[in-house]
Amino acid sequence: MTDSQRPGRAKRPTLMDVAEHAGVSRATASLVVRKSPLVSQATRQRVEAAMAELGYVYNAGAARMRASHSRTVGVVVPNLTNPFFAVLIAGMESIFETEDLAVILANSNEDIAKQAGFLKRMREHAADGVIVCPCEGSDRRLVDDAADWDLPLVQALRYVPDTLSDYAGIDYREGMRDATGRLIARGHRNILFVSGDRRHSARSDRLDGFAAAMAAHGLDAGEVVELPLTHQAAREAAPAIVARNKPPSAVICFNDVVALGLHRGFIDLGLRLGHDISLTGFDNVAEAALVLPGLTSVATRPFEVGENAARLLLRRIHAPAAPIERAIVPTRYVERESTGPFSPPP
Amino acid sequence: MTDSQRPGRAKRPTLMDVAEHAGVSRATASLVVRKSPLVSQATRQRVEAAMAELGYVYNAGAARMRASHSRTVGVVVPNLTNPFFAVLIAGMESIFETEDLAVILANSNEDIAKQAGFLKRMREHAADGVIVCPCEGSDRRLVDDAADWDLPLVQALRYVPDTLSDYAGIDYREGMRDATGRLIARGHRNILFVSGDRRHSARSDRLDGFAAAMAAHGLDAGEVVELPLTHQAAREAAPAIVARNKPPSAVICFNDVVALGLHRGFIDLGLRLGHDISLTGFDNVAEAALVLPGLTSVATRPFEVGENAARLLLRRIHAPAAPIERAIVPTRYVERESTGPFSPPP
DNA sequence: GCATAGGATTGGATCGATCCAATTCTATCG
DNA sequence: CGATAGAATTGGATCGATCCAATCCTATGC
Repeated sequence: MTDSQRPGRAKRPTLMDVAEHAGVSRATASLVVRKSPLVSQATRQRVEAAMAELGYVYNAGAARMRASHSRTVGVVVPNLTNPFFAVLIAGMESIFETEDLAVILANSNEDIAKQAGFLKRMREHAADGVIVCPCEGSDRRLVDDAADWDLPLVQALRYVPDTLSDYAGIDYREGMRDATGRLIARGHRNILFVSGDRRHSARSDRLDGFAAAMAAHGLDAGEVVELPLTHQAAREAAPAIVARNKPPSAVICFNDVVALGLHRGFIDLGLRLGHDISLTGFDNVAEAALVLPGLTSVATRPFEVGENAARLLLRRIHAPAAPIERAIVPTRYVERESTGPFSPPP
Repeated sequence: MTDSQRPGRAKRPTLMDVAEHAGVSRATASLVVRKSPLVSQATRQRVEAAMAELGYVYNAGAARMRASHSRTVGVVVPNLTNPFFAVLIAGMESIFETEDLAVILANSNEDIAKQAGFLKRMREHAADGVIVCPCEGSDRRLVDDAADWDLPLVQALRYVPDTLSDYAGIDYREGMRDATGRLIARGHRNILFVSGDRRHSARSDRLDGFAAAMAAHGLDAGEVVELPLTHQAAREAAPAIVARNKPPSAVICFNDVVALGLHRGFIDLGLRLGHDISLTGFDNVAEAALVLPGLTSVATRPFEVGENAARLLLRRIHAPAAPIERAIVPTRYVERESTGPFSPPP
């Protein structure tokens, strides 16, 4: 037997070993690791010393078996490579970390079967709850199943329409309504909405806001252009947009990825942004301030949404019967040069 | 007792229930869930039918207690809000997902105490292994402890110097050497390196590459400017850089965040990039192609690094005594207008 | 027709914590 | 000084799977 096989590897000490070493019972030692107020100061110190001395490591798996909770939560997002979701997760993590909860992360890749598979896995691991940003095509079963399973669930950033669950999101509708209204106030009448090609609430909410602003001024929301959410696709779509039979005087985008792509695409065509055509993005990513001319955008705060989602989940875990809550973060309009003065035409 | 209390909530069925329902023993049912080849086709089908009928959910916690593995891996990164790490994680996740492994994610925030805390938590949850991108200030204890604990560990993107562990990274040194060499070939002699303010191997490797290229041509690497890694800080640092008593004819940056900030900063000063001053970034983020003039950069492939790290960890878990392996992904130089022709001066 | 190989199946012990009801140990009060 | 409330502690049962050694089948060979 070689050393690398480590046949007689010393086993990890158990709570029983700790208890023996400290001269107390298993049960008392257990109370200490759970930070119960029932043990006396002196005993607590003795047990903690024993744990340190033996190099004791808590066995969460064993605990979970008897206890009703697992100190684990699940997070499912549809696209990890999108920095927006990364920040969202960072926000959640910042809350869960302080609660000593382990975060199990999964990437559904906008695939409903994968999403379902992850929820199954979370159940197998007995997650205390899950935060889900529902992938495209999710239906009520997502929420209904979780309820059947007694699995606390919070939707974040997107929601399945007409479902009852806690929700942490962004006021997309109002953000888009406001931004559109400002374009109208500058005299724009022919405004084009350029959207992503994924169908979910974050898209329809924005579209609603856009349509509401247009309708409020008796304008036609017209048709919507759909593009894959990449800089490249947007940049390449610019010529077709200015070649429309009624070319828009302003373009408002689903997000800054699209807007930055168009930004470059319009410049490639020799257009002066803010003069020949106005452009508004959404999200206010860092690059919006860097490009020239600066890109007007609607600032959202994904980190905060993540924090909210985490807090809602913690609340739900501790009070399963509490009333449904929605935490909606407002947006902030950030004006830059890409939306110039524009003289009202008619 | 209200309904919301659900006092007599039906318990989840156990493997025992499944076995009874299928008319086999616990042990056999266990073999079925583990997809063991030892059970006959007929029995397997009977058991699977029973599981479906009862709505059986595997209890990973109970399994982990007896078994030596937990089907769980840990991932620790220093900064989740950095899109670069998000893509790295997406790469890992894509591999672990196919293996049905749950990924526990943690954000150390470049804080060594937090990093240590997470490793402790991973041990408590009996992770089968961990991938760590060591935070600033990590020392050999990270690797040594993991070895003491028999915890398979892979370092990713950064490494603690002189440690023995599997490693998945990027050839920062060669990427930077190459990019610097190309500036020199264009006639630049006075090249400034602008770095981030975090000390880790990803920084020193790049710096090494830069210094090596300079030395190879008998040039002075000079002093290095250090900045916080934000667009804002870089943009604001531009004036000081051109006001140096020996202003550089070219600037090469730690990454594209710094480079894009300087890009705008130099333009604010009325400099023509690629003529008055050349600028090279690192990472080739999407925006490098969008700004005007385009930013020359060195493309890295974080998704692939993530995949590599995951594969290395899987290998290590299955073969703890296998020889140490390093998977280094090469970089690719992407030239754009920010590094113009430049006429060799002397 | 019997021995036997090997595939399929099984019961009992076990992992390491928590839960719970019962017990012991103070300290205070009349 | 005995009663007693409340704090601190404890042993036994238990959670739901896996491991392991033993047993049960069945088909095959001689």
